[in-house]
Amino acid sequence: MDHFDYIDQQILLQIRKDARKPFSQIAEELKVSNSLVHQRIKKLKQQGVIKNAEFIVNEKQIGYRTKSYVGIRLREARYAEEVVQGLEKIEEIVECNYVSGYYAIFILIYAFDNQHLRKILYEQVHKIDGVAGTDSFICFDTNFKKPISLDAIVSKHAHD
Amino acid sequence: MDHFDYIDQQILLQIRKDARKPFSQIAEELKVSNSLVHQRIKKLKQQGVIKNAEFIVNEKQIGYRTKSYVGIRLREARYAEEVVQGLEKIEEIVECNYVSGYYAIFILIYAFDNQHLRKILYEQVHKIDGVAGTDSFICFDTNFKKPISLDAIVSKHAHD
DNA sequence: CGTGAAATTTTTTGGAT
DNA sequence: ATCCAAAAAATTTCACG
Repeated sequence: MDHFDYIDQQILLQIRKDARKPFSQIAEELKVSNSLVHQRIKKLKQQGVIKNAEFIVNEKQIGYRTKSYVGIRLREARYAEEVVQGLEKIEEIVECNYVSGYYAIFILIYAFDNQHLRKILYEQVHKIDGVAGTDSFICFDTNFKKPISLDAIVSKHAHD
Repeated sequence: MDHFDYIDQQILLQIRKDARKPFSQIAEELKVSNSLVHQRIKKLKQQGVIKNAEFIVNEKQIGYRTKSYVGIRLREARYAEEVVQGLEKIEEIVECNYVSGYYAIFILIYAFDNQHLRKILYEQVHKIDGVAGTDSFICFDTNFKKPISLDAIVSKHAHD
């Protein structure tokens, strides 16, 4: 990524918080033309800095009251790929990562309640061939969730 | 949440994937008027089903190549609140949860690289009063990331 | 690299069915 | 509860500095 200046940063700070904020309004605040905002956003897309825009769904509001991270241990490391394939079919699992440390795979699950979570684990996850066991880290509460800082990437190019 | 019908579901499926997709286009596909789409989205907002729209930032593209989940153990449980306050000040930590199980707190960190991660843990997290220790689950790869299913919430209201 | 203004498209509102 | 159509606003393009 090159040429990430103050304007880019300010635009990005705005649109990652509110993807539907009018470009014209951002332009006004930054005291630049709206075509410039338009061009910069286009550039950020082309560079792959931003992907799509998403409406954020409140999972609790639609009934998913149990959020849980789950660490998965494998019987043998070589089962990893087929286990991931099995996990992908379970719709309550919304994220899946290969990780370092005690677990081979780390997933995020949304379930209606704790019993539903238990059912998903016992009746689906544990039955996938290669899964040795799971440990659940049920989220009692999410204290905060915030976007990553952009400060470290802007100044590096200030002299361009 | 009440009255979540097929139209609501289809709209939600679309806008959570692409928050900037023209409502008029969604309307056309669903063969309803654009004012109806407009009204339904307004309703979904009022109900709290959807929050804001966000442009999704590619963290790798802006230099954050190390993603890691980190479990935090406390010296004593009662330190929880002040530890969270300390964690919130660290800008690389983007999410923080109270969890069940072996750890008290579970966080998500984005760092430039593994050394940067180590530095954040050793020089910042471990120095917060009340933190007994941490275990890192560095993500080698994110296999998938997908939105939660909406099927379970739509049919319940089909007869309204 | 940046702007201003025109052309196009979308959002939003309010009355009608 | 949904639609149509007008009004308001935003996006997008492009010639020019």
